[in-house]
Amino acid sequence: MAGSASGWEPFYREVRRVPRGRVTTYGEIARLAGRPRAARQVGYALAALRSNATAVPWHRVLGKRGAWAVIRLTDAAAARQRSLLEREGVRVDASGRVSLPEFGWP
DNA sequence: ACTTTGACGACTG
DNA sequence: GCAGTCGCCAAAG
Repeated sequence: MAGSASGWEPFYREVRRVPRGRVTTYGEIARLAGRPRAARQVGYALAALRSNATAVPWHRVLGKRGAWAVIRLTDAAAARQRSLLEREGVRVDASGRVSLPEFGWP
């Protein structure tokens, strides 16, 4: 589905704006990109990044639950995300959740 | 050109 | 707190 993501650039731009040590949500990215209700498209846009080697800090984009959405979190992947975030100074809960009010961006 | 498919969010009951 | 529904938009087949 998401081969060449030329139409997602606005979303990527917003994700790149997220400063180190901060996290944001799909909804925020969508809102900032001018699509308040297109959170789904944000997730899809980020999914396309896996195929393209685009430099976007997707690990800073979390779901509203403060975790990496509802996808099938493999233990290895979850640990990797947690490690990346903690390395940036973001506290991760034991359940793998982040305090959005505390580390959320903006 | 049409249908299906997704890293989701907000709202309702 | 949980389950169901709608909205969103681009790419793949």
